[in-house]
Amino acid sequence: MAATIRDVARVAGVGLGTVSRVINNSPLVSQATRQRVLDVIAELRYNPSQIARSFSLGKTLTVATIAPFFTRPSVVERLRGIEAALASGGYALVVFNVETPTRRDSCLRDVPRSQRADGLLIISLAPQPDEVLALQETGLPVVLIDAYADSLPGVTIDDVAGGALATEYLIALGHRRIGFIGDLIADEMSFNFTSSRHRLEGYQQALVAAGIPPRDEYQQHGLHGRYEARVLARDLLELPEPPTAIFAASDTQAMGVLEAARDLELAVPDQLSVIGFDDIDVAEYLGLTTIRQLLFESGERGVELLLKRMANPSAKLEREYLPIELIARGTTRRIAG
Amino acid sequence: MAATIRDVARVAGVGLGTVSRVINNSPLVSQATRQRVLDVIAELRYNPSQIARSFSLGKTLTVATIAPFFTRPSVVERLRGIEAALASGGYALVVFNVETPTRRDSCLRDVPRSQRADGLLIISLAPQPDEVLALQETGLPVVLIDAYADSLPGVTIDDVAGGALATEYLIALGHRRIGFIGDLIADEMSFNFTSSRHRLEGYQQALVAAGIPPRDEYQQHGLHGRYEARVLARDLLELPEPPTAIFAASDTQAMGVLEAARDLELAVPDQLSVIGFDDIDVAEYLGLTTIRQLLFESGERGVELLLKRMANPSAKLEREYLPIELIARGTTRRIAG
DNA sequence: TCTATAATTGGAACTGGTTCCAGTATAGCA
DNA sequence: TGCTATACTGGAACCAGTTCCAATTATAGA
Repeated sequence: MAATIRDVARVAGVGLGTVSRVINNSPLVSQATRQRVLDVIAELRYNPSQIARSFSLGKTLTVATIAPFFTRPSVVERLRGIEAALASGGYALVVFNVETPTRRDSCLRDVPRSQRADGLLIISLAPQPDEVLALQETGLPVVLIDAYADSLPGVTIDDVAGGALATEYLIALGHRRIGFIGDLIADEMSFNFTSSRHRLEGYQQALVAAGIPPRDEYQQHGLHGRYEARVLARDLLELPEPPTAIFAASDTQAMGVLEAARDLELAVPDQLSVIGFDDIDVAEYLGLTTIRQLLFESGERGVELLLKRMANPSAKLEREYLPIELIARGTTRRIAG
Repeated sequence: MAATIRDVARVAGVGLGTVSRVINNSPLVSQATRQRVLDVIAELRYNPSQIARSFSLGKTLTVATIAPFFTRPSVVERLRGIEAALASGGYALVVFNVETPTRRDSCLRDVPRSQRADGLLIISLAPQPDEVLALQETGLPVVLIDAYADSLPGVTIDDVAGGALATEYLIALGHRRIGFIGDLIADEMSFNFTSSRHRLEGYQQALVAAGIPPRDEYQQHGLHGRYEARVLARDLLELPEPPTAIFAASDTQAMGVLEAARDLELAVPDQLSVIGFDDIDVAEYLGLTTIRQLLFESGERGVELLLKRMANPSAKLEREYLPIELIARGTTRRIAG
């Protein structure tokens, strides 16, 4: 079928090694020979087989990424950073999308073992200790993005501090009754998502530090989505003593809160302050106050760490924290004490 | 290093072929032998090398996708459909993101030649005739999604009809001065995007059919983005005789139009009707009237076509048109004749 | 002109699976 | 008991590159 390196060698009247050297731009070929080989390559329309190349080299020039719900805007933006950084390094990106706990487990187990990739990035999913061991056993370099595990390198933010930052801001605006809407606890358990949980921790810490006892009924959890957050927010806002501000663990969920306010004809920010998390693209459009994290950069930095680790697997474990920043926009407002 | 099939064979005291048969669940192995081999596999923590497997089989079990601006909501949704369909077929997905014309050309040229994948999906980029030839020469099965080229199979919608549908709706609501905002013509040329151009055609046809002469100053083009659309819309709305309705070639651009209306304190839909295209996730949130296309399904169907073509490369060329639908929401309104 | 050195070149061995053919063991049957 | 069909099993050959060592040729220097 397709021409192989041997065909090229035969037609050009040179050895196998010479063709290989031409393909790889080795300087150890004379100008004349190189040209002859190149001519034959063009004539036979020869394309080196990536697979054979990978096999021979023991490298795939590919990096795998496991991402939960890769259509979530925050995940997409991280992926974009990953792709950009990989492409500039000549690596291809294989994406595994995870939308069920079963698939989470099978991806975490099988992707590293399949040796399809030279490195692995895991977004937002924290491997359990036994999974970490299994990962390490495969010898595949791994970097976590937006997730943390002992003895694995990673790029994250301090979600607890982020949750506290959002909450402190609301407190500083005079709010005392502050609600929280975060991910479903069952999802947090089965996927081992940690960010919503940590943001909740920060929320609680900030309340306690301000002398405000956290109330259980102010803390709601639901599937990560606009609609679910809308329902939860409606519940919160219909409490006998409703919160005057709501901190949503993501901008997507904050959008649900805004919808709930609209449903109940509550003016934002006059009657309700809303703060989100992530600063995704539409947040600016909506004028949503939020905590900005550097999503694109998290992907880029993750790739840098990974490439470093691939070059030197025994390098010391690096863990990087990206900065977060409060972006005050129009959905939050000071209220009379 | 890692155990190979030969190690397993040696330790288990069986032949190479037997281990291979066990791995591949061939029935031609006795129960006792199978168990012994499985034990040794577990003991040595043996993982078959995907690369070697691919090499030997001549298949990569991978499908490549070339997508422009893969963070655009519409593209993401298509990718999700692709990933879902591929995962259920046991294929992995390699994503190539294209954000410059140079990269468009290099991807279209190099990805098929690299033989990294058993099939290729191309989203929203229409290959030129010479590129089609080059693609066909590689023998790699290709399917286009949201793009059209002679002699390549594909899944698309009828963008001309979509543009007409949107425009006819505005006309039916009594609008006569209807603006259009679409992609930059230079981008259309260099990436060979066609959908915005076709939607413009439909717009013009609908106007002509209704006896309304299209006006050049009502047709604006800019980089695909909210901000750019906002600027263009402001220009349109500040014309001496501004349009009473604007059709944006995508929901993202429609969002920019809404911002422009906000900037100029024009009430939507009372003073300005706005219609978008795609029905992306936020469209519902914004109450945006739009033309819905089945993005997720386009990815799924693209994969189905591709798998069919991979199984039988000489199958007849299939081209599938997905339905479109007008979703009337709150940004459009009838005006007094 | 001869030798030492450098510049090229050829091709065997190797990567780790799959496949297929030939060989062996076992069971069934006359 | 011998013969045959069937069930397993072993391993050479193969996939298409890379690498490295040995061989060859060219060049420089004496």
